[in-house]
Amino acid sequence: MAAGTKPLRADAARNRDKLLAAATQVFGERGMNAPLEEIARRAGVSIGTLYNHFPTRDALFEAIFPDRLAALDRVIDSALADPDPWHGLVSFLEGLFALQAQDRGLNDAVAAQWRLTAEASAACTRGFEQAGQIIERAKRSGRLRPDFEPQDLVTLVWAVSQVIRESIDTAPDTWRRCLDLFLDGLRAPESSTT
Amino acid sequence: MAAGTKPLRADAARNRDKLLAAATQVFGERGMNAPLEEIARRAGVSIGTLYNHFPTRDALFEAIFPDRLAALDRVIDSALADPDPWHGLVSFLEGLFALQAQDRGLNDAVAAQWRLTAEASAACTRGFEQAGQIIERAKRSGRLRPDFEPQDLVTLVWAVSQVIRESIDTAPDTWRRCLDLFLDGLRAPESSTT
DNA sequence: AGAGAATTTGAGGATACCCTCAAGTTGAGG
DNA sequence: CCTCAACTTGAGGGTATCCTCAAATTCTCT
Repeated sequence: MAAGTKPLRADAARNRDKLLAAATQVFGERGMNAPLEEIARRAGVSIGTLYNHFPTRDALFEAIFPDRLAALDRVIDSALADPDPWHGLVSFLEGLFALQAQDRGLNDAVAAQWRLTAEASAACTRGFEQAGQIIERAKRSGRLRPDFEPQDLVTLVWAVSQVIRESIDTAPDTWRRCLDLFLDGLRAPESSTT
Repeated sequence: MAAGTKPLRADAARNRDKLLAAATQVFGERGMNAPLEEIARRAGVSIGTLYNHFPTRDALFEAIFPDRLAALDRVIDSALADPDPWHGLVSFLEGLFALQAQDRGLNDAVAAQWRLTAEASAACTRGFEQAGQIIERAKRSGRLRPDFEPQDLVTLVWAVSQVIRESIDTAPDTWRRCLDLFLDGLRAPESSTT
């Protein structure tokens, strides 16, 4: 992509790919704090090689982040394309949480602190802005309570992420129930237009 | 309390108390995974002494648990005594979460997995049953949605505990907002009596 | 006070994970 | 095929925490 990207040697490129695949797996299974040695082991390379390619845990995590963001983008686009703004919001939330439920690493990242650098962070900001549009649209339609703020979305994400963490192994649908309860609290009280 | 409790030597009893006080502090500040050596240090005893009195982290945690439960009992009693069942439920939830917000250890315990042994666990069960009464009462009053189950309370606790964890240092009122949104989803839809 | 049991102590071994770097291996161009 | 820069390797030092145990201390009782 950028200008300064030197072409990797063939074996190095192969190892990098194996590392990305392993990281996707391991972060997905064990969350953001999974031991890096496990990732190296599963990629079939030494820990040193992992550090060659990705000097920090965050660098590795960010390298696999774009994929997740792409999935999220699809969710956002489809939500914005929904003719029914309320339904758009609902499907956005369901899509977002379904992604988190599939991926502990993403769930952790999103739950704990999107402390990501530059690029990834910018992408997050963009996603957050688009989410703001979804919210705004639903508010204008009169179906979302007017006092719902984007910050409430962050809170909701925190909340549901923990529900996912605790229940995903034993009762994987719990987060849907939680979201339903929340959504019932998000509907606008009475009338439809001002 | 029990029959087999040997009387402790004076210094041992003093140390035990200091350890309990330190544990309360440290678990409260740093959560359930706070280093035990920090507790020993703050109690002014050696790590060995800590292990003499409490062979495991859980033993120590459970030793300070009754106090929290007592506080919770007060919250529950006051909720059950409230003439307005809905208001009772609300004050129960607010009281519970306020306790969690004051104490990271309690918040962790309640959030993650109440993996406590025997006694403490039984007390939890009792508390949970009383919570069931609060729920039942609110349902019968027609103000709480009839499909709300005690399991939903667990989910709610998970959810809010994470909100507390993430926001307590920067925006300590966030959990109240979260609870408000939830509560709006918990009200019964329309009519009041069947 | 003196004896003996109860209690404390803290150095140190064990574990888990982090990260580095000197030495060895390998791919790519000549 | 040969060379050398690129890449890989994994032992090992660092940190943080856990937990143990033999020796030292302190309480209690007579």
